[in-house]
Amino acid sequence: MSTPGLDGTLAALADPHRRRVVDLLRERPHRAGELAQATRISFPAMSRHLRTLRKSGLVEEARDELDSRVRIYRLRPEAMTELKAWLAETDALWARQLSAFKAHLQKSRK
Amino acid sequence: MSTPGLDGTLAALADPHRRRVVDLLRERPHRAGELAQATRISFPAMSRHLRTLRKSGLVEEARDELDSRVRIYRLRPEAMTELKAWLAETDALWARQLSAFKAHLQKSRK
DNA sequence: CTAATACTTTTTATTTCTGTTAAATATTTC
DNA sequence: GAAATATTTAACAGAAATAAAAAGTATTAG
Repeated sequence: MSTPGLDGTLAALADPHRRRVVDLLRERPHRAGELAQATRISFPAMSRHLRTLRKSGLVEEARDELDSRVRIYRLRPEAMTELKAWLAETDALWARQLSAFKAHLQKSRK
Repeated sequence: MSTPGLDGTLAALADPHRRRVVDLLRERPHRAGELAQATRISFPAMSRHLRTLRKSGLVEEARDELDSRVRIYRLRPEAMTELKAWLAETDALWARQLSAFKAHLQKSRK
Protein backbone atom coordinates (compact mmCIF):
# COMPACT_ATOMS: atom_id res chain seq x y z
CA MET A 1 0.00 0.00 0.00
CA SER A 2 1.45 3.32 -1.03
CA THR A 3 1.63 6.46 1.05
CA PRO A 4 -1.82 8.07 1.26
CA GLY A 5 -0.32 11.52 1.08
CA LEU A 6 1.14 14.36 2.98
CA ASP A 7 -2.10 15.15 4.65
CA GLY A 8 -2.45 11.88 6.46
CA THR A 9 1.20 11.86 7.42
CA LEU A 10 1.12 15.34 8.89
CA ALA A 11 -2.18 14.80 10.64
CA ALA A 12 -0.85 11.61 12.18
CA LEU A 13 2.35 13.26 13.35
CA ALA A 14 0.60 16.33 14.71
CA ASP A 15 -0.51 14.53 17.85
CA PRO A 16 2.07 14.36 20.65
CA HIS A 17 1.07 10.87 21.74
CA ARG A 18 1.37 9.55 18.24
CA ARG A 19 4.71 11.24 17.75
CA ARG A 20 5.88 9.66 20.98
CA VAL A 21 4.88 6.31 19.53
CA VAL A 22 6.91 6.99 16.42
CA ASP A 23 9.83 7.98 18.64
CA LEU A 24 9.60 4.66 20.39
CA LEU A 25 9.14 2.65 17.22
CA ARG A 26 12.15 4.08 15.54
CA GLU A 27 14.32 2.41 18.11
CA ARG A 28 12.69 -0.98 17.73
CA PRO A 29 9.30 -2.58 17.16
CA HIS A 30 6.99 -2.61 20.19
CA ARG A 31 3.89 -4.39 21.35
CA ALA A 32 0.69 -2.42 21.48
CA GLY A 33 0.62 -2.82 25.24
CA GLU A 34 4.13 -1.51 25.70
CA LEU A 35 3.21 1.57 23.76
CA ALA A 36 0.15 2.19 25.87
CA GLN A 37 2.12 1.92 29.08
CA ALA A 38 4.95 4.09 27.81
CA THR A 39 2.61 6.91 26.92
CA ARG A 40 0.46 6.63 30.02
CA ILE A 41 -2.82 6.60 28.17
CA SER A 42 -5.43 3.85 28.20
CA PHE A 43 -5.20 0.81 25.97
CA PRO A 44 -8.23 1.79 23.92
CA ALA A 45 -6.85 5.26 23.35
CA MET A 46 -3.55 3.82 22.18
CA SER A 47 -5.34 1.37 19.97
CA ARG A 48 -7.01 4.23 18.17
CA HIS A 49 -3.78 6.16 17.78
CA LEU A 50 -2.21 3.07 16.31
CA ARG A 51 -5.07 2.80 13.89
CA THR A 52 -4.58 6.33 12.61
CA LEU A 53 -0.85 5.74 12.37
CA ARG A 54 -1.54 2.59 10.42
CA LYS A 55 -3.94 4.33 8.08
CA SER A 56 -1.39 7.04 7.44
CA GLY A 57 1.11 4.38 6.46
CA LEU A 58 3.59 5.36 9.14
CA VAL A 59 3.25 2.12 11.00
CA GLU A 60 2.46 -1.49 10.27
CA GLU A 61 1.05 -4.22 12.43
CA ALA A 62 1.96 -7.87 12.71
CA ARG A 63 1.00 -10.65 15.05
CA ASP A 64 3.68 -12.11 17.24
CA GLU A 65 4.76 -15.45 15.86
CA LEU A 66 4.81 -17.18 19.22
CA ASP A 67 1.71 -15.61 20.74
CA SER A 68 -0.72 -14.23 18.22
CA ARG A 69 -2.60 -12.32 20.83
CA VAL A 70 0.10 -9.72 20.92
CA ARG A 71 0.45 -7.29 18.08
CA ILE A 72 3.80 -5.90 17.14
CA TYR A 73 3.98 -2.46 15.62
CA ARG A 74 6.89 -1.30 13.55
CA LEU A 75 7.77 1.88 11.77
CA ARG A 76 7.49 2.32 8.01
CA PRO A 77 9.98 5.14 7.37
CA GLU A 78 9.09 5.20 3.68
CA ALA A 79 5.90 6.93 4.73
CA MET A 80 7.97 10.00 5.49
CA THR A 81 9.60 10.38 2.11
CA GLU A 82 6.79 12.46 0.68
CA LEU A 83 7.00 14.82 3.62
CA LYS A 84 10.75 15.10 3.29
CA ALA A 85 10.40 15.81 -0.40
CA TRP A 86 7.91 18.58 0.35
CA LEU A 87 10.28 20.14 2.85
CA ALA A 88 13.14 19.92 0.40
CA GLU A 89 11.01 21.62 -2.21
CA THR A 90 10.38 24.45 0.20
CA ASP A 91 14.10 24.80 0.71
CA ALA A 92 14.74 24.85 -3.00
CA LEU A 93 12.17 27.54 -3.66
CA TRP A 94 13.42 29.54 -0.72
CA ALA A 95 16.96 29.40 -2.01
CA ARG A 96 15.77 30.71 -5.34
CA GLN A 97 13.94 33.51 -3.62
CA LEU A 98 17.04 34.41 -1.68
CA SER A 99 19.28 34.51 -4.72
CA ALA A 100 16.71 36.60 -6.56
CA PHE A 101 16.80 39.03 -3.67
CA LYS A 102 20.57 39.19 -3.72
CA ALA A 103 20.51 39.80 -7.45
CA HIS A 104 18.07 42.59 -6.85
CA LEU A 105 20.38 44.16 -4.29
CA GLN A 106 23.29 43.92 -6.70
CA LYS A 107 21.32 45.64 -9.38
CA SER A 108 20.11 48.48 -7.19
CA ARG A 109 23.60 49.05 -5.84
CA LYS A 110 24.89 49.89 -9.29
CA MET B 1 10.48 34.78 18.40
CA SER B 2 11.84 31.25 18.33
CA THR B 3 10.11 28.17 17.01
CA PRO B 4 7.41 27.04 19.44
CA GLY B 5 8.12 23.44 18.72
CA LEU B 6 7.38 20.53 16.50
CA ASP B 7 3.86 20.27 17.72
CA GLY B 8 2.76 23.66 16.51
CA THR B 9 4.58 23.24 13.23
CA LEU B 10 2.99 19.91 12.47
CA ALA B 11 -0.45 20.98 13.58
CA ALA B 12 -0.21 24.04 11.37
CA LEU B 13 0.92 22.04 8.36
CA ALA B 14 -1.66 19.32 8.86
CA ASP B 15 -4.44 21.43 7.40
CA PRO B 16 -4.67 21.38 3.58
CA HIS B 17 -5.66 25.03 3.33
CA ARG B 18 -2.77 26.11 5.45
CA ARG B 19 -0.37 23.94 3.51
CA ARG B 20 -1.68 25.53 0.34
CA VAL B 21 -0.85 28.90 1.85
CA VAL B 22 2.67 27.76 2.59
CA ASP B 23 2.94 26.49 -0.97
CA LEU B 24 1.99 29.92 -2.23
CA LEU B 25 4.23 31.77 0.18
CA ARG B 26 7.29 29.82 -0.70
CA GLU B 27 7.17 31.32 -4.15
CA ARG B 28 6.78 34.88 -2.94
CA PRO B 29 5.09 36.91 -0.21
CA HIS B 30 1.35 37.45 -0.68
CA ARG B 31 -1.36 39.70 0.62
CA ALA B 32 -3.94 38.21 2.95
CA GLY B 33 -6.62 38.84 0.36
CA GLU B 34 -4.73 37.08 -2.38
CA LEU B 35 -4.38 34.04 -0.18
CA ALA B 36 -8.07 33.97 0.58
CA GLN B 37 -8.99 34.15 -3.08
CA ALA B 38 -6.44 31.56 -4.10
CA THR B 39 -7.77 29.03 -1.63
CA ARG B 40 -11.43 29.82 -2.23
CA ILE B 41 -12.29 30.17 1.41
CA SER B 42 -13.79 33.19 3.14
CA PHE B 43 -11.65 36.08 4.32
CA PRO B 44 -12.37 35.41 7.97
CA ALA B 45 -11.45 31.77 7.59
CA MET B 46 -8.19 32.70 5.92
CA SER B 47 -7.50 35.26 8.59
CA ARG B 48 -7.73 32.56 11.21
CA HIS B 49 -5.51 30.18 9.29
CA LEU B 50 -2.96 32.93 8.95
CA ARG B 51 -3.12 33.47 12.65
CA THR B 52 -2.34 29.84 13.42
CA LEU B 53 0.44 29.88 10.88
CA ARG B 54 1.81 32.98 12.52
CA LYS B 55 1.61 31.47 15.98
CA SER B 56 3.42 28.38 14.77
CA GLY B 57 6.21 30.60 13.50
CA LEU B 58 5.84 29.42 9.92
CA VAL B 59 4.72 32.79 8.68
CA GLU B 60 5.21 36.42 9.52
CA GLU B 61 3.06 39.43 8.86
CA ALA B 62 4.00 42.92 7.78
CA ARG B 63 2.04 45.95 6.68
CA ASP B 64 2.48 47.14 3.14
CA GLU B 65 4.67 50.23 3.12
CA LEU B 66 2.53 52.11 0.65
CA ASP B 67 -0.90 51.07 1.94
CA SER B 68 -0.93 49.91 5.52
CA ARG B 69 -4.36 48.39 5.17
CA VAL B 70 -2.94 45.46 3.30
CA ARG B 71 -0.99 42.85 5.16
CA ILE B 72 1.80 40.98 3.52
CA TYR B 73 2.55 37.47 4.66
CA ARG B 74 5.85 35.79 4.08
CA LEU B 75 7.30 32.41 4.90
CA ARG B 76 9.75 31.81 7.73
CA PRO B 77 11.53 28.65 6.58
CA GLU B 78 13.55 28.52 9.79
CA ALA B 79 10.38 27.31 11.44
CA MET B 80 10.83 24.01 9.62
CA THR B 81 14.33 23.23 10.83
CA GLU B 82 13.14 21.47 13.95
CA LEU B 83 10.88 19.27 11.89
CA LYS B 84 13.63 18.47 9.46
CA ALA B 85 15.92 17.59 12.32
CA TRP B 86 13.31 15.25 13.73
CA LEU B 87 12.92 13.52 10.40
CA ALA B 88 16.67 13.21 10.04
CA GLU B 89 16.86 11.65 13.48
CA THR B 90 14.35 9.05 12.42
CA ASP B 91 16.50 8.24 9.43
CA ALA B 92 19.58 7.90 11.58
CA LEU B 93 17.93 5.54 14.03
CA TRP B 94 16.41 3.57 11.21
CA ALA B 95 19.79 3.14 9.59
CA ARG B 96 21.14 1.82 12.86
CA GLN B 97 18.28 -0.58 13.14
CA LEU B 98 18.90 -1.83 9.63
CA SER B 99 22.58 -2.44 10.21
CA ALA B 100 21.82 -4.19 13.48
CA PHE B 101 19.47 -6.45 11.60
CA LYS B 102 22.09 -7.20 8.99
CA ALA B 103 24.60 -7.98 11.70
CA HIS B 104 22.10 -10.33 13.22
CA LEU B 105 21.66 -12.11 9.92
CA GLN B 106 25.41 -12.43 9.55
CA LYS B 107 25.70 -13.95 12.97
CA SER B 108 22.90 -16.46 12.53
CA ARG B 109 24.27 -17.48 9.18
CA LYS B 110 27.48 -18.72 10.79
C1' DC C 1 -15.84 64.37 6.73
C1' DT C 2 -17.83 60.23 4.35
C1' DA C 3 -17.38 56.25 1.79
C1' DA C 4 -14.75 52.49 0.46
C1' DT C 5 -11.10 49.05 1.32
C1' DA C 6 -8.58 45.37 3.55
C1' DC C 7 -8.60 42.71 7.06
C1' DT C 8 -9.50 40.86 11.76
C1' DT C 9 -12.36 39.56 15.72
C1' DT C 10 -16.62 37.83 17.68
C1' DT C 11 -20.47 34.91 17.74
C1' DT C 12 -22.61 30.78 16.86
C1' DA C 13 -23.34 26.33 14.76
C1' DT C 14 -21.19 22.08 13.18
C1' DT C 15 -17.95 18.74 12.87
C1' DT C 16 -13.97 16.21 14.24
C1' DC C 17 -10.76 14.46 17.74
C1' DT C 18 -9.53 12.27 22.15
C1' DG C 19 -10.34 9.98 25.97
C1' DT C 20 -12.90 6.92 29.22
C1' DT C 21 -15.58 2.91 30.47
C1' DA C 22 -17.77 -1.19 29.15
C1' DA C 23 -18.28 -4.97 26.03
C1' DA C 24 -16.41 -7.96 22.38
C1' DT C 25 -12.89 -10.93 20.01
C1' DA C 26 -9.17 -13.91 19.61
C1' DT C 27 -5.59 -16.78 21.77
C1' DT C 28 -3.40 -19.29 25.24
C1' DT C 29 -3.00 -21.60 29.42
C1' DC C 30 -4.53 -24.79 32.93
C1' DG D 1 -13.72 -26.26 28.28
C1' DA D 2 -13.08 -22.24 31.73
C1' DA D 3 -10.18 -18.58 33.07
C1' DA D 4 -6.74 -15.37 31.89
C1' DT D 5 -4.40 -12.33 28.59
C1' DA D 6 -3.76 -8.90 24.78
C1' DT D 7 -5.93 -5.89 22.24
C1' DT D 8 -9.75 -3.89 19.60
C1' DT D 9 -14.47 -2.04 18.93
C1' DA D 10 -18.58 0.40 20.61
C1' DA D 11 -20.88 4.00 23.03
C1' DC D 12 -20.77 8.24 24.83
C1' DA D 13 -19.04 12.76 26.74
C1' DG D 14 -16.11 16.75 26.58
C1' DA D 15 -12.65 19.62 24.13
C1' DA D 16 -10.89 21.66 20.16
C1' DA D 17 -11.00 22.91 15.15
C1' DT D 18 -13.41 25.03 11.12
C1' DA D 19 -16.45 27.76 8.89
C1' DA D 20 -19.92 31.25 7.73
C1' DA D 21 -22.22 35.66 9.01
C1' DA D 22 -22.09 39.88 11.34
C1' DA D 23 -19.69 43.47 13.44
C1' DG D 24 -15.48 46.05 14.38
C1' DT D 25 -10.90 48.50 13.32
C1' DA D 26 -7.66 50.94 10.60
C1' DT D 27 -6.36 53.37 6.71
C1' DT D 28 -6.87 55.53 2.37
C1' DA D 29 -9.57 57.94 -1.27
C1' DG D 30 -12.68 61.35 -2.80
